[in-house]
Amino acid sequence: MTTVTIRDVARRAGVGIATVSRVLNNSPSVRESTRRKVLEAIEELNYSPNQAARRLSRGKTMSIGVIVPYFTNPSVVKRLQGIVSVINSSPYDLVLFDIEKVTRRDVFLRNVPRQKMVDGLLIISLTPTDEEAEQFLASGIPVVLIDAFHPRMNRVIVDNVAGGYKATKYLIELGHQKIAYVSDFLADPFNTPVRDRFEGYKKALQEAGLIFRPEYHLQDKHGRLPAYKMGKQLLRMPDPPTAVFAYSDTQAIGIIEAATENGLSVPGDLSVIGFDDIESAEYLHLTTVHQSLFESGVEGSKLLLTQMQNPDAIPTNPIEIKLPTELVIRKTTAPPA
Amino acid sequence: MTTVTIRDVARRAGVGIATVSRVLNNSPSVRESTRRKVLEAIEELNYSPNQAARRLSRGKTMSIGVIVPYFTNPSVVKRLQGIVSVINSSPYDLVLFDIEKVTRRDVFLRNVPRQKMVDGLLIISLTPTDEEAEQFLASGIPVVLIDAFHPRMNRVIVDNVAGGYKATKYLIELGHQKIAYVSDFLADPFNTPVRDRFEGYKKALQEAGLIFRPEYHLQDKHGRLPAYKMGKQLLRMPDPPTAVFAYSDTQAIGIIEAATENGLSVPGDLSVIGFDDIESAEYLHLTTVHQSLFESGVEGSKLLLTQMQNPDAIPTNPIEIKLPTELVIRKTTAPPA
DNA sequence: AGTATTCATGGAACCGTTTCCATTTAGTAG
DNA sequence: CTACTAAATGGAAACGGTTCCATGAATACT
Repeated sequence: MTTVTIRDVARRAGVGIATVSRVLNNSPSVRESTRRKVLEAIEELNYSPNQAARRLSRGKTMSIGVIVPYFTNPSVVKRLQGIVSVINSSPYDLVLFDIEKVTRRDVFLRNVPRQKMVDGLLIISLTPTDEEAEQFLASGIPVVLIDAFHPRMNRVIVDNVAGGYKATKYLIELGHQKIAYVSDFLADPFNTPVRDRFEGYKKALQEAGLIFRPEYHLQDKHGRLPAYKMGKQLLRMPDPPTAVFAYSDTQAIGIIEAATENGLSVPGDLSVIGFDDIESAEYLHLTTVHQSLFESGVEGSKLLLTQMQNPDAIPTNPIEIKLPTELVIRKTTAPPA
Repeated sequence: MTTVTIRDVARRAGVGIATVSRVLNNSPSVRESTRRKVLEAIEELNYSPNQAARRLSRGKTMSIGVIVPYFTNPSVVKRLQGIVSVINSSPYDLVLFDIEKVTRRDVFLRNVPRQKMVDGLLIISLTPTDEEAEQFLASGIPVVLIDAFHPRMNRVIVDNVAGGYKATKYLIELGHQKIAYVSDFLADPFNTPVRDRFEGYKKALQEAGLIFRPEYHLQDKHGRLPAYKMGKQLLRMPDPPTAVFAYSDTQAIGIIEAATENGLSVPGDLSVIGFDDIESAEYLHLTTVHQSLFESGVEGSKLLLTQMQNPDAIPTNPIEIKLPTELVIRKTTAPPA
């Protein structure tokens, strides 16, 4: 209960505090016999160094922050799992900041680096503004974006344009002409992927000589339920689509539920393709665009760790790791009836 | 880049450092005019207090640790989401410790409390030994177990015996007599729920006058694939079961895959019931025993926070919150053929 | 044996806060 | 206007480590 400090250990071992500190930090310049004495004293007193003090005096926190939007989102979780797998075998602790409300966003993005709470920062699926990026750069703390882009920051990204293109093109090749795109709000300034996949979608349409029908693009906040409602809305249309490209697997699932509930068979009456390839996608035999969620976390963490080891090199050219997407054909897509 | 400290602010504002500190901590005894001066200086210098120093000086870390086994496990993730939702709106940071290997277990359970890295600790699905419990109690740091039990520690638990009983009884009521139990390793000393659900299973059998057939109990490490293999094994038996109670939904999914691959229909030829009611369970129409995963995290966090507010009260009688289970009947169970 | 050189060690300053305690200032009453 | 009390403020000592620098001991070399 009463805290035992480095001084107690020093007294007990009959040495100076500096020596104890050296033992704690595996300094080579401690005679073996004294090292043993110190270790004994540590053992006897059941001593363990106070982290806060260490951090203050070293100027390092030995922890890495992860800023995450909507921790309930399965694709975010998967990325985080990748991060955890890497950080776990490093000496760093992982501090998790979840942003549920947009207001909290500023708080974290501004305060976390300023308060020197972490030695490095990973930001998942949140695109920083130029001003925010400026702040990060100025703070000097290494940052890596995962699934987000800023020209001046290190990042691990996915070619969402290509992914959206692949998905749409595949539907077109199956023979579909009336293809809807169901997504998060396109205008969200911090969600670049929505727009990129949309762009890929439009590109594929155009290449095939199909015109983009604005009424086939529905947007709402993310989630299965909103997607379900959008699905219902699509199916109510006088000239409903025969295929839906959903921004995420979660939304694709909502669409399928809407279709099923309306007595339509998937893929018989409606083809549905998702994006992400989350765990459930496999169970549900969902055709989707696979992206390496777990790997994105792994790569991002590795990149961050190397950046942290070379504090000198503030690279003028930020590093970009681009992960591929891959079409995974399962059982929710088929030629139109 | 150069760190601006409280002294810089004090000098700039023409006040003492103590006053700046008071402003930072919203002390009421600061005249409004000086407060304004200080805030101005803070603004001008773009100052933000150093966390490490605060922590050392206050003796509090303002962070809560969460120790998690196998962060990839969906039920664990769901609990963690509940935790995050509560901690997020508290002033505490969340530090995540993932335990993938048993060896790491000791490291965390011993070091985290000793090093004063956190002000409070949540432990998910890990049953501490008596010795470990002793250490926690001695360390004086508030701890709450979630989905784990120790008589001397605060905890949020699920009535796993009742859950296993409900599941099995339901299968029996459907007319099944040959009911298998597929689970994690029963002997894992830190996984109490496996044994509890097993107990409920046996109790239901016994009550119905059915004898427990040891060959109907298969165990392996957790995961969909191992469960898939166990499913195959069950179906190869000369007298295979007509129903399977799986320790988890993840495992139930593996069983279903094995059955489907063998050309059996679920629930026509084989009934399968899971446990947990994870997200995918709904998509897959899996009959299962619902437990409030998210809520367990919420309740555990709340309990911890109240414990932390009453540091005096080291309750002689630890608090136990018991969450109910509920049978959710979907489409993977039916009377035997 | 004496001096130079290396190695081990201890003391003290420092990291940037909070907070106790003493002091100054303001406010109130006589 | 003075005396007294209450409020505001500043200085300095913690908090518990790390690390620079000086010192003493041990080893090596001539």
